[in-house]
Amino acid sequence: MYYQGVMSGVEEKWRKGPWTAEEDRLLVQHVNVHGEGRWNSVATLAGLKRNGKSCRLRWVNYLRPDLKRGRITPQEEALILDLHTRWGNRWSTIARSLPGRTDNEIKNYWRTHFKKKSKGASDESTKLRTRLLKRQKFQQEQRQRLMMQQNEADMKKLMSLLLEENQNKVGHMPLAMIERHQDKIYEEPQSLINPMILLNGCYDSPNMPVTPMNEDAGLWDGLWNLDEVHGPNFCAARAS
DNA sequence: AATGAAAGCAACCGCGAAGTA
DNA sequence: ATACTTCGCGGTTGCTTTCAT
Repeated sequence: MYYQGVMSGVEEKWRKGPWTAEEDRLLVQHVNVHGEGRWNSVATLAGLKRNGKSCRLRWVNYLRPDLKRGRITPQEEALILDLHTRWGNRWSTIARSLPGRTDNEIKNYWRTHFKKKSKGASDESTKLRTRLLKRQKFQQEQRQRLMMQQNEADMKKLMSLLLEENQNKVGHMPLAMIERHQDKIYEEPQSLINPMILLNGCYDSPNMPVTPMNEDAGLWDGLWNLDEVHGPNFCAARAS
């Protein structure tokens, strides 16, 4: 039986099963004084009959003060979906992108919300990842095209100004334009891996940068159909 | 109102990596 | 270099709550 250690009268070295309020209090008190780590010694030092693993798990998943309580938000959900297509079941990696959420929480959320819904989840994940890569490539090409067009225009203007300057032998180089041109050379392309940006079709946080989607949104309908993952009402429901 | 199914979640387990003596 | 310990991760289990009939 799962909770045999608790339920039966047999004395075991370590307690198992649900934590009591008193155990929580002792663990929090201990961590506040001694800090995290050395979990195996926590049991003896804090007067808990729990093994190190259990203490660490309880602290990490439930008692840590920086944990975010409450439901997963639509933004977080979108992020989880995206990161899962990228990382697969590497829950701790995914959790690092969601402050206040634990790997266990995300894992549970994924299993209850998406695992069953997407029949052949791995196939779906592969498809999504392929689409993601295509999209990234397309966006990068778009940016390069725009950048080249801009540079070309700048160069034309620059050349005509230089020509003019040469003819007049007066005036000086338009500094702002040169700076802009230099900026273009050193400019980092906008993050290609920021999942919020990639998902901005359904994400509209005011705090996050958003790439202009309207230009090529139509082109991406075929490659980026979230309905395949969330079901047809996903974005509609989110909007409401 | 009763009951069975599904969903949600806390907690355990096994394993491998990293750290230490 | 090796054995041992500790830590962290992912998978799984089973209890509780919620929902549908």
